[in-house]
Amino acid sequence: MPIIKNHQDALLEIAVKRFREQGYHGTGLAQILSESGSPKGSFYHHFPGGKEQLAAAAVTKAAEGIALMVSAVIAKSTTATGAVKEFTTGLAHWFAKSGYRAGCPITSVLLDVAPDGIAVTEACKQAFESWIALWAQCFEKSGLQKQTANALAQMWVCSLEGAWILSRAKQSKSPIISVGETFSLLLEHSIADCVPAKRTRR
Amino acid sequence: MPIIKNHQDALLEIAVKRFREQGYHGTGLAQILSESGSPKGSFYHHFPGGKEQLAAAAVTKAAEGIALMVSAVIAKSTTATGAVKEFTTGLAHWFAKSGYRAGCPITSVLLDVAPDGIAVTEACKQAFESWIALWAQCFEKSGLQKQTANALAQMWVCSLEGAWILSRAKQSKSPIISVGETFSLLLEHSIADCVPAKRTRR
Amino acid sequence: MPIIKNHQDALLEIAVKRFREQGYHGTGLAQILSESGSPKGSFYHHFPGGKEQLAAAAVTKAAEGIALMVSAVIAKSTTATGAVKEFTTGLAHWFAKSGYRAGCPITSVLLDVAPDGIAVTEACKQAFESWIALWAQCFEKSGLQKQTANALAQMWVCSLEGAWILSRAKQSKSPIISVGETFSLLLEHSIADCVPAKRTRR
Amino acid sequence: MPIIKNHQDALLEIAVKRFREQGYHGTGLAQILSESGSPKGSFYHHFPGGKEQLAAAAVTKAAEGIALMVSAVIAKSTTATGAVKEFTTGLAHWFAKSGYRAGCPITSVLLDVAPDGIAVTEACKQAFESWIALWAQCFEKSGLQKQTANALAQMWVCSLEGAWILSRAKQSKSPIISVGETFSLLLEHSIADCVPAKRTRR
DNA sequence: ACGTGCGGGACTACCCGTTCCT
DNA sequence: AGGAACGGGTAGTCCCGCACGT
Repeated sequence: MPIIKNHQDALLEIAVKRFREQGYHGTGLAQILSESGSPKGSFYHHFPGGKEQLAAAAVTKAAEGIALMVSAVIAKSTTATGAVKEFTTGLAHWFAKSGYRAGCPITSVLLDVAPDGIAVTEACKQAFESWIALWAQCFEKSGLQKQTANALAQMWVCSLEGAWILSRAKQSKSPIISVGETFSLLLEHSIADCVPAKRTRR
Repeated sequence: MPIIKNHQDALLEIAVKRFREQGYHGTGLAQILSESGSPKGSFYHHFPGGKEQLAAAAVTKAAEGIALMVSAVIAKSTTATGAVKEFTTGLAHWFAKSGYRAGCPITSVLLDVAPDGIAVTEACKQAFESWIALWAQCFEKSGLQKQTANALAQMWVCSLEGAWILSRAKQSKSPIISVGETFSLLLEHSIADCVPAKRTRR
Repeated sequence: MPIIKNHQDALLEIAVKRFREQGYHGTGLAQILSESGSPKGSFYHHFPGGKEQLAAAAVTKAAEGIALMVSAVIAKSTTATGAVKEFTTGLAHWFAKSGYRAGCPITSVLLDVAPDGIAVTEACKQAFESWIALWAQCFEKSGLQKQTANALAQMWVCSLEGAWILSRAKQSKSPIISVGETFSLLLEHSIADCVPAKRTRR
Repeated sequence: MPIIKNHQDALLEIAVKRFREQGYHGTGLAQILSESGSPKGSFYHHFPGGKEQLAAAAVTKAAEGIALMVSAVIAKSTTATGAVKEFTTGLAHWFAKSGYRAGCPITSVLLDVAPDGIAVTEACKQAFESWIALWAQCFEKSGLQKQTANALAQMWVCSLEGAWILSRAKQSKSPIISVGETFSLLLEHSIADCVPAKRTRR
């Protein structure tokens, strides 16, 4: 029965939700505690490092969730450009459904935690790197060289993050969608440049 | 002597600096007040709308500053790809000098202000749009069609924002630099595809 | 043309209104200023003693207004008991119309001004005494001895003040109305006891 | 050992004392906190509803205290008029001892709390009603009919409240004392009319 | 005399993340 | 694990003064 959750999971879940909507400092422990139904003592039992430890854990958990979504989309799609477009439409839809509130859970925490919060910063770094790796692998399968695939994957993740932010500012899906289309075009060109080269060699 | 500043300007300047480093909620009014040397009465005289009004004004001011930098780089560069690379190296250098602390002043505020802070959100939206317009104009001059130039400019701004964030997470210039190079390559291809001059040469 | 008012009068009028609803400390100068349309400089020009002087003036003005109402009711009524009942019904009606908000303008200020605000306290004292004098005169005309009339008038004003407060607590006219009826009965008995002339005439 | 008090009780005690002297808005939380020796966190732990909840609790506590005094006086006195006079002399003495500062704890709060503070208003209403009930019972025992006793009790409580206020304005016991004497006379007449009338007629 | 812009800073109620003790 | 205690932190409002223009 997955309905019954322990306090730790409940806390994390609410933390992810609220941090991405209101930022780190904008979200009070009291809110997280009350919404998750956990008493204060429980919180400090599971997260002796306090709010910052919770944030780091929330970032990691959220990153894994998104990585899972990326993997699923890649697995389902036959082409890299298909995966790119599929992912953006999914993200845009989901973001719109949240009322254009739920930003990237990594960014929201990263940007307003004190820059000396090394645990959080490290968690964010790893999150981004894992996503880049996934996309790079996908692009490589489409025929790109490893180095090119890596560069494009990094740029793609950057574009996504940026588009997510612009979509929030505009309260509209359009930047995410538009970036998906533009990038998939560029990607197609890159693949075409790279792959048919082998063909001409023949 | 422009050294003497009034309270309003001093307040704004500090607000821009601190918001981009610590976020909106992470920055207390007390800090802004003390660093700018303004008493509270002054602050609420100039910004009767309180912290949120200050944030909106800070966003607008910061956006103008960045727009100026973009314009300068574009004016100085002979090609679009040159401008792109020039801008990223400048940004990366400057960001590193801040200890990888000073994030994008727009994003930092946007992401942790309450989503109903319409004044702030609107200011952020306009900031992004002005930057996109500048780059689109630049790309168009390089021979791209208006529509393509717009799409690429939007994607370019998104990539920059994202790269800025990743650079913060990694505490390193590399994402910004890398995105600049990757994008300038893609841009070059697009221009080559579009400008028949080179094609006719064949 | 009584429509055009100067700042001083406008300030006083608003002050009376707000002090009786929200008390002295509960009403900010800013509210009074903005509602009366007077600039700050004007206020301190006319009331160099600041808020406290305004309060004292407001108490005096309000007291005069109520004294006028008392006089009018007494003049209009043929008997003391009639005046008593007439006044209470009028007061109750008017109080209900204010949403049971507008307490006695004297009491509201008196009770939450610092006890050392002698100007205010003195103004309040004079207000009560003037009302007592009016009612005492009225009762005397009905045949009561001067001393008895004074005692009853004092008690009557006390009862009214108290009833006003209870009416506010209950958000209902009933205490004011009830006190009016009870007191008029007691008053009638006292008059009957005192004027044996009519009894002996029979 | 009842000397040791918890924070909640200490807070309440000071709140009663200060609210009745300075009113609700005139009394700052800081003062209550410092005088009661409670830290801020404790206060908001015990009174999550903030200052208004504290005020409501203070009103209720103070009302009970006064009700106890009324009961004691009534129990000790053999006649209703005796109780009336006894109570006023006691009240006047006690009020004088406070330097004519300590007004009725109910009224002080009621009059300058926002009229929408329903919890406070309700507490005040109940306070007055409990006092009226006590006096009505006392008057009934003296031979008055229930209805008459109720009306007189209500008027008596109103007179007391009003006299308390006038005493504050005059900085003198006289209004309280005078009202006590006047009312006890009226009360005696009413009792005489009601009870012995029947006896003497026989 | 009268009004205004701009401070000035103490004070407001309230919430914060954390620790202590049961 | 749990809840009382803690006190420094939050944004914002208070009433008032001062200097400058009518």
